[in-house]
Amino acid sequence: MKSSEIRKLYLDYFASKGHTIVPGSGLVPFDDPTLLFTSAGMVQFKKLWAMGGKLPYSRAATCQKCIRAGGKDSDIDKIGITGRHHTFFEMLGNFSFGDYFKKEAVEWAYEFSVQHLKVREKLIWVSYYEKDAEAKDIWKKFLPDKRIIPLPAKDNFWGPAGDTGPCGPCTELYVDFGEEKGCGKKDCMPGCECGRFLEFWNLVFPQYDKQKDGSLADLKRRGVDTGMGLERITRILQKTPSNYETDLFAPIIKEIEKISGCGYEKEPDKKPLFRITADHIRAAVFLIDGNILPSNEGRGYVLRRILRRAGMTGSNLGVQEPFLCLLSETAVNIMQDVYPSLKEHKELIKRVILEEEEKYRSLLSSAGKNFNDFTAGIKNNVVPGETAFKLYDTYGIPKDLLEDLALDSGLAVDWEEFDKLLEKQKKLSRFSTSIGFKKKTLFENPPLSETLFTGYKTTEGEGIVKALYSGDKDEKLYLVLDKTPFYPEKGGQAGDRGIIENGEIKFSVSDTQIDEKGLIYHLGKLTEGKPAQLEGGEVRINASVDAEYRKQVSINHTSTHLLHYALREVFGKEIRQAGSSVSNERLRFDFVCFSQLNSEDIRKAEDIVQEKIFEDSPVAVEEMSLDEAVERGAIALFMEKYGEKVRIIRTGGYHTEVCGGTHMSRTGEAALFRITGFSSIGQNLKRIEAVTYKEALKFLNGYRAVVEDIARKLDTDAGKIPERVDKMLSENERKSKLIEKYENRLAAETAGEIAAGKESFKINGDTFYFAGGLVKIENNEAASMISDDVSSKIGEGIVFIGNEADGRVSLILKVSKGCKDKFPAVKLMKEISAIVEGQGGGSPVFARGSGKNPGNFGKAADKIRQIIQEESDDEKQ
RNA sequence: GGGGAUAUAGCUCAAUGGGAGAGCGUCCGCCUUGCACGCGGAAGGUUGCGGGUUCAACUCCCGCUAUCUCCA
Repeated sequence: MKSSEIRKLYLDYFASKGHTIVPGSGLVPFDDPTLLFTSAGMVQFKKLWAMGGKLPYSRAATCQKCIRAGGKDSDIDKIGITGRHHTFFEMLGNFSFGDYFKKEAVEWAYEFSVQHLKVREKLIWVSYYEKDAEAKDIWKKFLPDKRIIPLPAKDNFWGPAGDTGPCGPCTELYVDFGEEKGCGKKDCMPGCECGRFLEFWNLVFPQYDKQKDGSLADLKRRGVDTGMGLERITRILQKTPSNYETDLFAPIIKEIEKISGCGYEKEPDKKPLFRITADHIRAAVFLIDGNILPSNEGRGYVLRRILRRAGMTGSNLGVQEPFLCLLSETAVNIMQDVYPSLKEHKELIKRVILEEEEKYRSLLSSAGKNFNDFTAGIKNNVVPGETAFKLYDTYGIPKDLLEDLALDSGLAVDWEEFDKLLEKQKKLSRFSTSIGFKKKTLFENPPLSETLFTGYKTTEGEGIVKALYSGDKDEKLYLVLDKTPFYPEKGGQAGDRGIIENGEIKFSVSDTQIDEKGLIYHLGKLTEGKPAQLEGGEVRINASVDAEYRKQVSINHTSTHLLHYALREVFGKEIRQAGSSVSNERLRFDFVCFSQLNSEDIRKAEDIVQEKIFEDSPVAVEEMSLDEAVERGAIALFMEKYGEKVRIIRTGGYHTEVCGGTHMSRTGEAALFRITGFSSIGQNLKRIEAVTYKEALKFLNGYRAVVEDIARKLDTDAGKIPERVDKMLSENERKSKLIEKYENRLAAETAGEIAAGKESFKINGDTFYFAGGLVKIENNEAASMISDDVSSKIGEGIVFIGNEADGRVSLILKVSKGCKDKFPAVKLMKEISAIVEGQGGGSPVFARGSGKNPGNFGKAADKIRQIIQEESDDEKQ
């Protein structure tokens, strides 16, 4: 059976059991900062078990793409070794939210496996949570006791994905590959690490809600959350020795054979390399498709690591050229029918991977130099663990390469010490992640549930006070209502401002935020009344958004869509939004673009946006399912939440985007659009900043004021400024040269005068000269040029120059090589700087200093003469 | 989210708290039939940004930003 058939069979089966088929969410969880990636099918549904009110559906089924790499769900070390773990995989899942429970879930899982997938009944074993007698009883109806195994919490109690959320006991289905595949121990059973039993379906029964403090609260709706790994069930049905021989991986393995010339079956020791590469390329392809680019932090860094690990195994297979980019094509081909956006992004994916491969190459080529720098001077032929760890931790040299480099230099590595240091770092990191965000609770009136947002249609409305918090450090208060017209900061749009008040109190809102539970916080302070007056649970209060502020933000948001449209017109459809930030004053748009930005393109984009504003087309807001939206060509950046209705913003007839933000109703409201800046903010990442409406006018007026100012100062018309400036510049250049010439001449003259006043003295029969003088030059550099000049004129000897400026004197003292031992400049400087009431220092041949008494320069020079006198031949004779 | 590292000429990188440098590249000239080379010369710098210490900061201290890297 093909993997694509399994997907379809599964969804069809659960649809027939009354499930709504929901599209899998994106790899990046929406609105959930506790998770790096979607790591299981239930991630997009997390809220539903805890939520009050009406749900869009009570049972659902999905095919969910998942990533497990980085974070606590990471399986990355097992990849390639086990044949059943993956960084990227698809999870088939059926879910119940306060609807059916264990009985149905177990029955259906059994029925689907045996009757539809035709898994042989005799091969099925199951495990259950040892304290869950209910589960055991249900299974007894289908399976003999000896194939129903109790397991402890560590195996069969499913903790939350992320740090908080639903959790509960579970029961797992296994296939028995036969005793000969196992470890042979008598007590070998599901849960054993040997290869005999393969878990393919996990049925979780969420009934608790793990809180931030670690305690377990009862879930509002207990339910079912199951996950069947598509790769594993495919392997079972296609009867292959591991997941990697199934139709999901085989073409990639084959392509690697073709490129490397190695054999997957023929060279068993290289199998893990094939597997890691095949696994990672799939993950990379989907991450890039999911709008993630290689970067040095967060999700992008996980992608980079995956690509590098894959690249490393590639070179171990003897492939020298970039090859992951080639494999990406194969990976895309396998999956593009199920995930059409892959097809669309094929070229982008290939390009990103190629660039990253090339970047990695340059890192590796510098590894040798770093290694040599750090291991030079090693005596006992062992690289200390500390050094090895430094090279790994700071310079990113992989362990394998470290080992190779050491071997090449005839060194061993102290891996024991290395591992200790690595463990230390891990502990430190774990410790410091456990700090949550801080605010103090002043009061809460439970139940606290998602705040109802009413602000799409109105900017005003009454609400009931639900909770109040205060900031940990600042005076700021966080006010929560049951419903509010205040738009919280999300999707790059800034949070609303305004006033919340009743007769007694007045709360001024400076920002609005939302948390992962959907609570909307009004940030601000009480300008009238006291916090206690809000307590009690029934305080009604009127919330009113600053309408002018909202209007400006909305205009900027719609204009951002217009800019997105314009950029697609200018650079082609392959550009992709990477982020945006919309406030009342400006808008910022980041996007992936492989060509260089030039001002002509920017001007073009600006013109298109302005043209669309002049057209004054209507901006329509509609709600529909995500599928429908995508079908109609809407650009969907985040595959949102629980598949409910999404808002789409249709601007004129030309641009449609899924967006939760607030918008104006006609493009003409923006009036003016001006780009204020563009820049590159990273590899292939560009940023454009712009203003609209009154801000755009301000911007243009600002320019006019500058131009007028310049025209006035140049005493000319605005139109003649360029001509005038050109003339001034060339004139300026001419004068600069002239001044330089005169300065040099002046300096030379001064130097000449000073040198002419040189005094000779003899040391051990050799003649030396002393020359000194006080000058007044603004440019202190010129003073040091004079000293050079004097020094070259007098030859061997001592030069002492003072430069008087701003009531201070700066000193330069040069001593030629021939007498630096007798009169080290630094030593002389110490004495003479004291005379001018200052300090100084330097080297034996050159010293600088300064003092606040220029009048004593003469005395300082005399001091030098005196010292010379004392040491000279004359004195000694 | 936490740790480490880096930021100097177009590029690759030097420079004990005391005068900002080298190699490559660019430009000009010479040599040469021509090219490669060779020789001579020149241009090119807010030492990432902002504070502080100091007579004096590329250098030391603090903060920020960007890049690299390890861990979560």
